[in-house]
Amino acid sequence: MSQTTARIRRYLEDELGECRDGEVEQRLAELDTLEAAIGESRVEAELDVLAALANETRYRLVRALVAAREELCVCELQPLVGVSESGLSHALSALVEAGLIDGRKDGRWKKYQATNRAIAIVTVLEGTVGDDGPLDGSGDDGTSSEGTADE
Amino acid sequence: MSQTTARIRRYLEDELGECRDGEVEQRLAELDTLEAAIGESRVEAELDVLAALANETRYRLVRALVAAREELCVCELQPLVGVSESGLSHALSALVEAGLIDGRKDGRWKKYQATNRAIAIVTVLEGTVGDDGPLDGSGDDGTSSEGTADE
DNA sequence: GTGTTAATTGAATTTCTCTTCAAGTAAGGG
DNA sequence: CCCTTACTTGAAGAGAAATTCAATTAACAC
Repeated sequence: MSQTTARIRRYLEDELGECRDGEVEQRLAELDTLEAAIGESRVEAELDVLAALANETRYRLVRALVAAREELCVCELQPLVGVSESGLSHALSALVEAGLIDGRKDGRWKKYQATNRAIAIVTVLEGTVGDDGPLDGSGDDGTSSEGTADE
Repeated sequence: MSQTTARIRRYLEDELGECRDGEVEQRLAELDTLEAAIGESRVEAELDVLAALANETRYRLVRALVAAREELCVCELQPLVGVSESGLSHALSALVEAGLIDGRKDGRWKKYQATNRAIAIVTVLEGTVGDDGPLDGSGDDGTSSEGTADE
């Protein structure tokens, strides 16, 4: 049994009082359940999505595509981000991989649009961040009213 | 006028047909609106939250605290992650900074709990990812043409 | 066919991030 | 008081990621 578990045991005895040892064991079982409930592969998949979003270039692209509510050409996305043409392509590729946008070729142009997944996540972020979050800066433009999840 | 804009202009002429030049200008204005609607400071704040979540250690902590629906002691969180005591502390600190968890000292123990922000984001991620996501055990990225269009 | 435009891919560098080690603080216990 | 426990902080090395340059593919115009 790990050293960590020993500390938890002390904590539980401290918290629950020394009334009963059975409660400590029960609580330890609860914590095990909690750990198991998380689900390995699911966490990995969610982390892939988060990693794809956690970058200024990529997040701006997703934000724009969600706001646009329609597919946009790569050349239309270019001015929204501060990277090279190649950097833009890399970013779009990562977003497709994460299931946040879809791409479609149309002649010499390529068009991308946000997936429902992207819409849902951006909507929640717009809603929760800035609501009670640390809002520094001058942002007060009410753009957030835009974020309906479906239509 | 940037080179990028020239390409967009060609694209719009191509798409809209050469029916009218006025439409091209109108569309360019729309794209400017889209760009402005994003809001600098808001994007930064949202990126901070995403960056805090986009790490296995931190995301597992948030997941666990959301699932627990109550405050947990640091010692209870330790076995859930695969890092040192110090690494755990760094992770918790970053999550507090991002407004995803709250910390409270109770005697010699310190307890953390998920914020509403964390609950909302995790809930959406659970809902959108894994719905159509590739859930395999060991697979890495599975370049499979992930069914982007969910239902 | 050749040439141009739109976009992607791969490799390399730079930059940033995560984790750990070592030391430090705060709260109890003897 | 000293000592232990619980947790935090700071610095540094290892590792990963983001962007760019150069080369490539794909579609269209001529």
